Formats: sequence, structure tokens, C-alpha cells
Amino acid sequence: MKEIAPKFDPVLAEERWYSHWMQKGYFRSVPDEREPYTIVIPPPNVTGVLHMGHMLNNTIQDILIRRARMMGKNALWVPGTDHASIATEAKVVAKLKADGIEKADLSREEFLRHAWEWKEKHGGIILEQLKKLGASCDWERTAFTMDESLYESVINVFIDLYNKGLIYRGVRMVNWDPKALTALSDEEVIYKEVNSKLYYLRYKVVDSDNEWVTIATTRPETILGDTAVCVHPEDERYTHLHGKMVLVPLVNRPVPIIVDEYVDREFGTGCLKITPAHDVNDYNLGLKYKLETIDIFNDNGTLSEAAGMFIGEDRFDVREKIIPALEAAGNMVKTEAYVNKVGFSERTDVVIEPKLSLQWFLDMKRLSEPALRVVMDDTIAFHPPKFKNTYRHWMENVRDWCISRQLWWGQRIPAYYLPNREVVVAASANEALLKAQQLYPELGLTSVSDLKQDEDVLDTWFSSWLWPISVFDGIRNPDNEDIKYYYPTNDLITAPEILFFWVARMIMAGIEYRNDIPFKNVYLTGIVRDKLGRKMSKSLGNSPDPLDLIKQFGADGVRVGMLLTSPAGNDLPFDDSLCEQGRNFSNKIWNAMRLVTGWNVDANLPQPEYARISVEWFEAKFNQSLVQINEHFDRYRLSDALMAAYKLTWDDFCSWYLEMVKPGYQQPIDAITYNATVNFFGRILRMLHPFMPFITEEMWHLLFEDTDKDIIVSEWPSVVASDETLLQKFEFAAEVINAIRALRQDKGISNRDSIDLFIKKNDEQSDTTLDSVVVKLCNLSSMTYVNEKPAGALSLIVKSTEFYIPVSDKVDVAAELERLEADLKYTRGFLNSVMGKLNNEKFVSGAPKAVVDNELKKKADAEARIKVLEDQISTLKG
RNA sequence: GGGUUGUUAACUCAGUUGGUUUAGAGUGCCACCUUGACAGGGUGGAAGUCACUGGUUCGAGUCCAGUACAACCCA
Repeated sequence: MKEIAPKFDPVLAEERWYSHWMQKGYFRSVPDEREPYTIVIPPPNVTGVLHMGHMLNNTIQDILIRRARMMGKNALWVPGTDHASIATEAKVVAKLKADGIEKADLSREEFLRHAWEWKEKHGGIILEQLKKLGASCDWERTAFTMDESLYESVINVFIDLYNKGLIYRGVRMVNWDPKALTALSDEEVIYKEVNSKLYYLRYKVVDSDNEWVTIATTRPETILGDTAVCVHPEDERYTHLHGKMVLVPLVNRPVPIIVDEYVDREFGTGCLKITPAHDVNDYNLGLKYKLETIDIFNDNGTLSEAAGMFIGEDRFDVREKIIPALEAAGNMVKTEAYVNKVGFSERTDVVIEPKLSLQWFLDMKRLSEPALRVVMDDTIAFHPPKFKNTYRHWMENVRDWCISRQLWWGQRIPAYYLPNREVVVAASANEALLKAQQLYPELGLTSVSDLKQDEDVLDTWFSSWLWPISVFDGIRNPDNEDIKYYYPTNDLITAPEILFFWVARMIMAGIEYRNDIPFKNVYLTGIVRDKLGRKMSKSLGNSPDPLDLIKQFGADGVRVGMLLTSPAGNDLPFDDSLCEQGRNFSNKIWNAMRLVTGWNVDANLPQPEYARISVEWFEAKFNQSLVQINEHFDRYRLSDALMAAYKLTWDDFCSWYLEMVKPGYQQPIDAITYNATVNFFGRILRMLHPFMPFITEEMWHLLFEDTDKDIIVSEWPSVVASDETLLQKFEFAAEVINAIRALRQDKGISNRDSIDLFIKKNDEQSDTTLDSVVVKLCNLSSMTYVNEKPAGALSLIVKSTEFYIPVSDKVDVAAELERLEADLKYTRGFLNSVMGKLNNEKFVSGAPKAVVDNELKKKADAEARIKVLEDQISTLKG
């Protein structure tokens, strides 16, 4: 017997075992003859810190990796980060500003030097935090999307897709920030409801005496850029105007009345002004009807020469000033109060201006078709599968991907502009020059300085869509050992929010560049929310610090807490109490170990009957649970797998089994039972290891002091044949034990006082296999089978077997009667519902035989029980 | 506005092709227990017209239609 602390100390164990595992190189994977099992991490933002979403996501990945490793596979989990161009650049700009440096004053090279400095300083934090969680990543393979090999892969892919004709330049409406003078992504625009006005303006019809059409707009200043007016084809109010022209107020430009179903006839007057340069929908109509595009704004939000009036004045000043002008000109009809949603810049809080600009695009049509197919035919399985619909909907309506960003931090677009405004795409300036010389000898180009490289960088997703390939250098070296061995990977664990941004595009890239899917399963986690149902975010400050949680509850406790209520695809309403439950579970198994290791073994002691049958029962129970747990894993139902393991451990092993075999106080235990118990314990620890790596490793070594094998590399338990009928027999015995316990409690009979039990069997159903266990757990001094009820005894009924416990005190007849009457009432009600079915001829003739037979059995059981109850009642009354 | 998904105990969720004791689990709640592994524990208990309405069926939490509410995605 050895001394074991009464409480598990997670801090010490976590440090000790993580560094031990690292030292032993257990996380390292290199190709060999075993079957590979691979996960690539969804690369977190390099400047990010660990939040609860990462905790959930990475806990799941670690569970899958650890189990695969125990199942004998060559398990590889590749860690890494992405460069997150927008977020990182914003942080670097802010940091420079704090130091008194403006980005505009720096050259591109100088700025990038600062950015790399920032990355070196802050880039590794999140990966270090993952280690605290227990993540068993192969850290030697840590990748970063701006690493040389990944950077080059991105450039190569851009060039390849350009040469295939899939990448093109085009004009697109972007979210323009007139203060920061940059385009923003959709994610950086915040829509707010504002109180504004709806202005009704009338436009004169050309070649009419006094005919006008009235439009409604919230932005009267933009009429200066109008190039059409649009009505619905079936709107009879305007049918007579089809094909005519109207005059734009103030500038008196004649523009056509066009006809399109896009117009909402109910809104405003049903007549819409079209300003292609300053509204996305108008822009699309402009393309469709080949309208002129007049950009009336400068980059800083003032009016440009093209406006013709108010030149150089701010857009909001003009909105005020143009009203009296319109009134004077007789174009103003009326104004109405109106609430609409307006986009504001997340960074500068100015109103976003939709603006046309030239961007690079990737044609998605050809790439998306096979990517849709492999998901719909389950070549790639989504867990849960409900996301297939969402995926299909998006893929069937996929739009070309805008891949350029007006930033410096990222892979710079390898496109070079020539003096003749043509463009060549090449991996370097020198290659571009060669290419340009071949294509345009007439230009007489001699130096790379004649070429001007595109200023923009590529969207970060244009790096991460290659991730499952590029981390193995499979773009540059498509035949290397790693990519051949590890690709396709097995499982991808990520959030549904990036199903399209990322998952869909990885599938496209995989098929395009490996002619194979990037992963076989996609596990979609939910969003971690707070108690109020809000998404956890830094700005709300409602997210606990994961490392604090780990300190408080231990990494194992937090892992269990995260997983307890997070079925795939469902949001996780997080609460500290979940981690507390996880910690309590750690405490429970720790103390179970203290009990077992505290026993003295007497090798000469024969195994008692109760222990023999208990061991046999738990063997069967363990295997039953193991089968279920394996099934849950196969179906990616990890919460259910954990819950099944939790219940097996706590309820079946601790609450039942250990109590069943436990020797009397300060008594020794026989060797057979002891060895069986330790063996069970070992199997339970192995089953729990993927969920709770640290405490199981610690306990493994305390339980098996002389083992030289660590649990992390031990084998996942295998299913062995066992006596399943024993499980049903146990159910009956457990029901008897529970009933006796309840009776003791009800009558105030302490568990320390032994009692006599008399049993009157009324049929052959009741089983005696576990009688020795009943005697032990109920503290019986005797157990006797009788044919007649003993006098002066309390009674209880299980199925239709009667149990009697003689007591010295007088039995409370009235209370007994009340109990029996209630039971009788329930059983009769139950019988009624069964008879309802059996008396229905259509049921008897229509339902399958097994179903009918089962109803007949329910009927027989209920009738037998009713008879017993009635007999007891009449005896008590008589 | 278009689409997707959901609504089962106080909370979070299971409930697999309609039938498996008049619906299950974990947590929480209530009562009792300072028992010798564990109070971070033990024993027992209460708690649900399966959102609503209709339909199909011998039989519906499960299938169909509609309604209400909620979340997410796209515009």
C-alpha cells in the first residue's frame, strides 16, 4: 500500500506529463507502414489568443488524435497559424500609430519589417496556450501561411489558375471607407439602424408637356450620378412610359426608363432611380442594360468633377444643400421619415460608400461543381449532415471570389503592369520581364524597373484553402513522401460559419491540385455562447480566460466541461459549472483509485461468490458500454461517447461494482478479485484517456507502478465476448436493492442495522443469480424463500415477486395500504393502455408479430402484478 | 426579401428506418445522511397536454401540410 494524496493536483501533473510526452516524442509522426490518421488544425489567426471556441475545437481534435494513436494508427496532428492579413495589418498599424508612426510614411518594405517583428513577438502565443490544453500536435511541423514554402505555393497556384484562365481582373463594388481611404471586407462593416428621410422627387418625361414620374430615395445627392429610372414590367401605372426618357433634375441629363422585375412595386412609388456607380444593385442593373456609369465621388467622400455641381463639397453637406435646389427647380414632391440600415466602418465609424474598383477574381464555376458533388454523394461526410443542404445552396449559387485586398501584409499579387497597360503574371519580376519581352517586343523593355507590380495582396483564405496540401509542401513537390502518405487527411474540425469561406474552397483546391478530396469527414462544432445566449467575444468581454479556467479546474476538467454539452453542430451555452462537473469527475476517479490501491491483498483468501459474480457482471457491462462508445465515436457523437464513459465509470464502476466487491472494513481482499478490479480500472483509464489525458496518465502510473509503457501509447480497449444475459439479471437485482434501500430510508432503518429478508416468488421470472450481491449491499442477515407471507412485516414488490422484511415495530397498515393502492392504480392504468391496443382488431392483425407479442407480455406482467397487489391489499384489510 | 435549421423536464440535450412497459440522460432543485475512497460525496424524490392546429396510420415526439416563435446564412 502506498500513500496517495487525497486530492489530484492538476498543475503538477499537467506540467510533468506534457513535457514527458514531448521528450518521448509521442506527438511526432513520420510516414511508415502503419495506416495514417491525419488532422490539420484550422489555423488560428497568428495575432490571436486562445478563446473558448478554440478550446472546444482543439479539445475535439485532440480527443480524435489520441484515440487514433491508441488504436495503432500513425496519428499526425499538424499545428499552425494563418497570417490574417486584415486583422494583423490593423494591429500593426495601430501599434505603429501608438509609437507615433503613420503607415503612409513608411515604404512597403519598412512596414513589412514591422509586421514580421510583431509576428515574431506575438505569433506563437496561441500555440503555447494549446499545449496547456494538452494538444498532442506534432510541433516540429508547425506551419505558417507566410512561411516560404506556403507563400510560394500560393504564388504558384495564382499563376497556374491565371494561366488556366480562371483568374481575371474586373470591376466590383467594394465597401469604401472615405476616411481610412481603403476598401473594407464585408466583415468590417457594421450595419446600424438610423432615422433618415425618404425624399420623393419627380423627373420630367422628355417630349411631354407636363408629365412627370416620381421616385423615392434616401440619398438625394446621388441623383447627379443617375443614368436611368426603372419600373416593374407589370406595373400598369407606368406601362405607357416604357421606352421613353426622363430628365435628371438639376443637371437635366436625359436618361432611359428601363423595365426590370427587380423593382419592388410596393416600395415608395414603384419607380426606382438607378445610380450604377454608387449602389450594388444599381450596378448590376447597369451591367444588364449597359448603362453609363458616372462616379460622382472622390475617394475622400467629396463630390468629383463628374457630379457637375457642388464639386469638392462633402457628401453630407451636399445632401442638405441639394434639397432647396430641388425645391426651387420644382422637383421636390414630399419627404417622409424613414428608418433604414446604414453601413458604418468598424474602424473609423464613418458611413461606408459603395465604390467601384478594379479587383482580381477567381472564377468559381468549374471548381465548385466537383466540390459540390463529393459532399452530396458523401465522399466527404458532414457531421451533422444537416449542413449538406446549406452547403448545396451556397455552391449552387456560388459567385466569383474576389481575391485581392488593398493591404501589404500577405502574398503580393504576382502581376506586373507594363507601360502599355497590359499585364503579365509571373513568379518574379525577372520572369515577368522575360515574358513581357516575348509578348511585346515592340516595347523594347530592358529592365524590371519598366514593370510595376500590383500593390495588392491576396485574401488570406487564398492561402488557407491550400492548407491541407501546403503544410505537406504538396503544391511545390507533388510527389514527396509526406503528401503521398498523409493526404487526404481524415477529419477536419471547424465551425459552420466558415463552411464556405474555407471548407468549400479547400475541397475545390484539393480536387484541382491533388485530384482528391482534402479530408473524409468534416465535424462542425457549435458556437460557444454565454449564459445569456450571446456569442462569446472579446468586445463584449463575456468570455472567460481559458487559461484561468485550466488553473481553476485542471485541463482535464475543462476538456470534459467543454464536451459535456456540445453535440456536433449545436451551440454550446457555456457555464463554469460544466468545468466544475469535469473537475468533480476527476476527483471521483482519483478517489476510486485511492480505495483500490488501499486494499490489502490476501493471496490465500478464496474469492467470495458475490465477488465472482460481480466481476463477471462488470466484464459484461464494460463491454456493452465499450461497444456503445465505439459506435458513438464512429458517428462522431463525442458528447455521447463521453457521457457513456462517464456513466460507466461513475455509476457502474464506482457506485455499483466497487461497492459490490469492496471487502469489509480493514479486511483483506482476495487476489482474483483484486487483479480483476485493477484490470478493469486500467481499461477504464485507457477509455478515458482521450478525454482526460493528464489525470489518466498520472493514475496509470500509480496503479501500475512497474509498467514502462505510458497510457498515451497504450492500446484502446478491445471488445471481448461476455455474458450479456447477466446484464438483465443484474437489472432485476438492482431493482430489488433500490427498493430495499428506499424502504430503509422511508422507515428510518439505518443501513448499519442488518435485516432479514423473506421472498415469495410468484412465477419463475425472478432470478437468484445475484442473491449474494443483494445480501451484501442490503446488509441482510438472512435471505429466505417462502410460500406464505410472514407476519408483522413490511412488504415490497418487484415485478410480481414479493419481498418481506419483519420489523419489531407495528406496521403502519394505513400507509402500506395507501402505497399499494397507488401502485395498483398505476398498474391498472397501464394495463388499460395495453388492452386498448390488444382490443383493436386492426392492431392485432396489422402490427408485426413481435410487437403484438410484446404487448401480450406486458399484459401478462401487469395482470400478475395486479393480482399480487390485490392479494396484499385484501390481506391487510382482512 | 430569399434560403437553411430548429422548438421534448427549471437548464443543456438524446430519442437512429413510425410500435420496446402511459417519453430518457446529465446538471439543477427538494428531503435525508458529519458511514471507514470521495460533501468536489452518498441514498431517495419531485418535475414534461414532446411549440400550436389539422392530416396520414391499427398506432405519431417520430411522417405530411399549415401557423407561431427562434437562430444562422445570403442579399
